[in-house]
This record gives sequence, structure tokens and C-alpha cells, in this order.
Amino acid sequence: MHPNRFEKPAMNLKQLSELLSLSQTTVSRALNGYPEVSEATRIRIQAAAQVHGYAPNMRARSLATGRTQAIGHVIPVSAKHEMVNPVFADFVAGAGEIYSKNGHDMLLSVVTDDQEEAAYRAFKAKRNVDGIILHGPRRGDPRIPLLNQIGLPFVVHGRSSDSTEDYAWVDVNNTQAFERATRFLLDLGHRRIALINGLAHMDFAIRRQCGFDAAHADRGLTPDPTLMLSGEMTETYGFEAARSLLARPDPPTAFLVSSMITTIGVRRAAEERRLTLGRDISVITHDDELSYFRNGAEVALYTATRSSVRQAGRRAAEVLLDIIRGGTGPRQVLLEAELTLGQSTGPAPTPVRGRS
Amino acid sequence: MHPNRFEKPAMNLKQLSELLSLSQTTVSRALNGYPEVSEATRIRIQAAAQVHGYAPNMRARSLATGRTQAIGHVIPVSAKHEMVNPVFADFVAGAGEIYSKNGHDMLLSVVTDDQEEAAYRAFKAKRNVDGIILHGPRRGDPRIPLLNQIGLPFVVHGRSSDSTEDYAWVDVNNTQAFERATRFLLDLGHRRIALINGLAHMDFAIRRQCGFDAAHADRGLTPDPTLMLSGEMTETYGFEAARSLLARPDPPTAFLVSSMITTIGVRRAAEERRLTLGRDISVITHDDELSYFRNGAEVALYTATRSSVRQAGRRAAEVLLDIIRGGTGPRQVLLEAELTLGQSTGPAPTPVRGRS
DNA sequence: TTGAAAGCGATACCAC
DNA sequence: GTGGTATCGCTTTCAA
Repeated sequence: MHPNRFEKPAMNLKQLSELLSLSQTTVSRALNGYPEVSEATRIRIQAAAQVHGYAPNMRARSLATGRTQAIGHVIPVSAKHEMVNPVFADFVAGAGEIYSKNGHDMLLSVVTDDQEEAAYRAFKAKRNVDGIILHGPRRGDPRIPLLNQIGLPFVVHGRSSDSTEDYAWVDVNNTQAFERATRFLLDLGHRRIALINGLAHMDFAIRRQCGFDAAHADRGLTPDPTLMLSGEMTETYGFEAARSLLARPDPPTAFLVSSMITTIGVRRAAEERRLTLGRDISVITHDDELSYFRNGAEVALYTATRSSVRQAGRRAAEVLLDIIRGGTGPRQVLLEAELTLGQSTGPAPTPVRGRS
Repeated sequence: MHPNRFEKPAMNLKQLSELLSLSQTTVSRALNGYPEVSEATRIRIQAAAQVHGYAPNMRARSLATGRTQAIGHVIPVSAKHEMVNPVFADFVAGAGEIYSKNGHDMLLSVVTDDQEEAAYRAFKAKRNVDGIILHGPRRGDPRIPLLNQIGLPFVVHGRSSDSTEDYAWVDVNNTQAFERATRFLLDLGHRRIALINGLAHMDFAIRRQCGFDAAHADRGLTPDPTLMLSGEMTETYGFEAARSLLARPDPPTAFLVSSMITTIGVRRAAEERRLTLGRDISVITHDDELSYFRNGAEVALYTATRSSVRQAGRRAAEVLLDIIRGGTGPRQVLLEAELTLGQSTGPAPTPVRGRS
């Protein structure tokens, strides 16, 4: 049994007001910064609140005001792999910062993807959030019209290609980032670049693919479709994808990978073939926290996640709070991806064969 | 402006009861499964609730009952590095599963470590959670007596060495896991094993250190203290730690690393020296999702995180809900770490020098 | 500038 | 079995 389970409950407005021989009204007004209370009583009240550790009961307040002062995040986990997208942690951390600053709570709802719709409806019906952040949008994502219909303010982390809906979003420029990364590899002389991407219906994967294609088109090249793979971004997937590609008679000379976790698997597959990164093979990864260069910049790291995802979280939270307050700020925010690439000073890579 | 901001609000108990020409009392009772309502009216009421999409307003309910049906998680982010511990995502996912099943909400509070105490007090004062999960316990963690004093039920994810408090916890057996991993490397013939560990005051790091020491002691060996490093588990840290160790005249022949992210840096340092993993050097990492073997098991992966952290999250949530309900289940749970190690069939490694 | 009183939307006690 | 009503702790008119 917990030792202090039945500790005296925290003080409430009535008790505080009686203590001060004032009405609840006055105390409430003083604490909420209403102008019509005299400065003298205000500081007296604030001091008393401080001393007795008074804080308003949020449930009661939100019942009275109709606002909940809380934002909901629905975190979808793949029913198959029980996988949590690792960017959530950083995004949520960024958003959480903003919520804290503005006195909002963050509600997380972890659901398998088949129960997501129910989760949104529940948020609405139970009335415990003022707004929602939508994670992991897909092509023509049905959740967007659903949320518009439900009538709960929301902001999408990412966008949804092919959607005709009007909605607020915060996204990083995936297309441009992957276009630049691809161009960098092309400049190094690579002609067989593998793209290991997220699931094909995920919007971010679609946009990264676009950038990949655009860079090739820009050079009058057509990427080999058999070098472009999509899957759930696990280490295992990266290992198996890279392994099969490296086993081909015409293996790629470079990899562009959509996730740091997956990159670990790709590297492992390269190691298995005794390929030395930066000499025999180049790997560029998304979602990393630092950049480094080796051998005249043959290996570069595309830096995006940790800080920029966090930044996206902050911006999304700001946009949502503004919407809830009926503000007039921007509703669509495109963040440039942080991108650090080395100069192509090294010699052009030569295709290598795996040496079994 | 959001198109549906002023959508009609969801139905409430009063409306539903009027619709059915019944009292609010009866409707409430029927929906909450009280026995004294006739089966006929119960199904009529349930059907109506279903049709009209009625769900109780949680704020009102919790005001009336005194229970909030919500659990708070305080996520500390390092003020210095703005780092989110990557295990949170998986832990929170596991806990979230259990909360959903039990109709509880999860409240996340993201705070820099200097504001943690305030966050706990706020949870108590604002009365918006029934209980708390404490993350990232340290040696003699002051938050544990604080929470006991505050009087909010809580469960610690991990333990706190040197704490004399009585508290509930769910932990994985870090000591045993690292003892076994170390013994595995010793069996392979390694005598200079580096330990790259988390910050020295973190409880998990202390226990892993113990296991490392115990395995050595078991063989009558004493680990070289200069091979044991502690720091915040970033990739950069792993890179720099491994780099400096490999630059020594007597470099380690194996690494035992406390985090997958950090391992990426260690591998990078090994690559820089043109060391081939599993041939020139062995690396065992914590926090990974799969195990693999190379060259007669010289490289093994210590599998722990993704699934076992998630499992810890589930268990912790169960323990906490039980405490809140005044149940009599276990209050301390020690989970065995999932651990897969290869047999040491390969030849004993020979110490290598970094070249260049 | 301050206070009394009416909600907000549920639960739960007490009659019938 | 069913219904009236006080209650939870706050905000917010409306009066004074």
C-alpha cells in the first residue's frame, strides 16, 4: 500500500477565499489577471496562493470554461511490428515545450492503426482536448476529412499528397532535401544510387522519392526502379534490403536511406561484404544528429532529425494554439531541412562487387 | 480559419435522458453498468447512446468522482543537449496500451531537468492525474521522497540505488544482463573490454557497471578503470569515446556499449581505423531489436530495448493502476533482460593496433 | 472594486 | 427499478 495515499487534498478556491475573508470571485479574478481587482488585494491574494500552494483544479476550470487546455496526440503503432516511429519522441518533446509555456497539457493516445479513427472520435466525444496533432499522414489520408468533419482544430505533422481538404500543417521540405542529397551523390560520380525509403503510402516517402527522381531528371538520368525499395523503417529491413541489393551482379555504389535506424542495417550489410564505407560504398542517411566526412567527403551525413523534428514540433504546437485562440498566424509552415553535405573533392567512385 | 470550428457540440447526459424520457440518473447508471437498472431499459439506453454518439464528458465525470482517469509521465529532457532518452518512446507506447484498455488517459509533461520537481507538484496541485510514472531514476533520487511526500501514487521505471524510501518500481535486470554479456566476451578470450556507459549517476548505468565488474571478478580479473567511460548516450559521445580508446597504445579488443545510438558512434570510430567488426574488434550493444552473429559469434548483439522496454511500460502501467485501485498485486517487478548471445566457437581475438 | 448566485456535466445519496 | 437533488471546484454574469 502506498504510504501517503490519503494525504490531505490540495487547497481549493473556497478554502483560500475563506482564509482571506474574500469572495471566491475576487480571488479567482485576482489570480487570473482580471483588471478590476485592486493591486493591493491582488498581491495579497497572490502571496497567499503561493504560500498555501494553491493551483486551480483544471477539471473544474475546464468544465466551467468549456476549454480543456489540453492537446491530444494520437500515436499510431503498427499492429504488425509494434513499432513506434522514432521521430515521435523528438516531435513530442518540441511540442511539449510550447504547451508547458502556455499552460497546456499534452494527452497521448497510443493506438494500433486500425483504431485510430475511434481515438479521434473519442477525443471529441470525451471533450478532453481542445485540439489535435495528426501524425504520420499518408497519401489522401482519410483522417483529414474525418477531423474536419468532427470539427476539432488540428494540425498535421507533414502533409497529405492528393488531399483536396483544407488543413493546417507543418512539414519539412523532404523533396528538396532528398533532391540535394541525390544531386550530391550524382556529383560524386555515382550512377547507381539505391533509395531505401519508408512505406510507399507515407507522404514523407512520396516526397523524398520525388526529390530523388528530380535530381536524376535534372541530369538527364533515369533512376533504376529496381534500386528503389520501400518498407517499414527497421534495422532488419535496412539489412535485408541492402543485402539483397549488394548481392546483385550490378550493386549500387551508394545508398540514400530514409532513417537512421534503417541505416544501421545497411551498414551491417556493407560490413558483411567487407565493404569499407566511404571507400567502397557511400551511405547518406536521413535522421541523424551530426555530420561527418571521410575520404574527401565521399561519406556525408544528411542531418535532419533530432533538432529539426523537434523544431517542427514546436512550430506545430504554436500553429495549433493560435488556431484555438482564433489567431491569424500562418496555417501552413514549410521548414527547410538542415542539410550538411561535403564537397565532392574525392575521386569518382568505381562500382564494386561484393566479395562474398 | 478552420472550417468547422463551431460545429455543434457533442451530446450530453441531459439531452440524452430527455430524448429517452428518462432521468439522468437512470441513463448514467445504465451506461456505467450498475445492476439496479432493468435489462430492457439498459439496452434501449445503450442503443441510443451508440446512435447519438454520446460519451460522458470526462472533465465533469472526474470532478464528480474525484478520480481523473489519467496518468502523468514527466519526460525530462537534458537542458544541455535537449536530448530525449530514446527509450521513452517504447516505454510510453507500452504503458499507453494498458491505459487505453483501462479507459485512462496519458498526460505527458516535457520539462528540462531543473523544472522536474515543479512538474510533479503541478500534477498534484492541478489535480489532473491519479498517478505518476517516474522516469530515469538516479542514485538516491530526491524525486522519490518528494513524490512520497506529495502523496501521489507512483511507479518508478527503474530503481534508485541507495534510496531508503519505500516505493514501487519496474526494472529490467541490468546487472545480470551486463554480467552475462561481459562473461561472453571474456569467454571469447577478450581481456581488454571497454565499457561505454550512461552518466555515472544514472541508476541503470550503476547496475550495468556492477554486472561488468562482477563478471571480471568471477574470473579473478580486475577491469582496467581507464577503459570504463560514462557520458550522455549520444552518437557523438560514442564516437569520441571509442576514438580516444582506440588511439591508445593498448586499445581494447571489445566494446560493451549501453545504447544503440552510441554504438553507431563506436562503429564509426572503428571504421575510421579500418577495423573490421567481428574480425578486428567486437562490439556488443544494448538496446537493439535483433541479434546477429558473424565469424563464429564474435559479434553478438545484446537484444533488449524495443520489445523489453515496451514490456516494462506495460508492467509499470499495470502496477500503477493496481495501486490506484487499492489492489494487492506486486509492487516491485524485475524483468529479465532478453539476451541472445552466440556460442564462442571462433578463435580468441588478438589485440589489434589502430593503423594510422 | 467586491460579492452572490447561476451554471458547466457528470455522480451518488436518498426517497419512492 | 426509477427519479429528484446535492455536490464536485471553478468561471462568469449581474448587482451592489
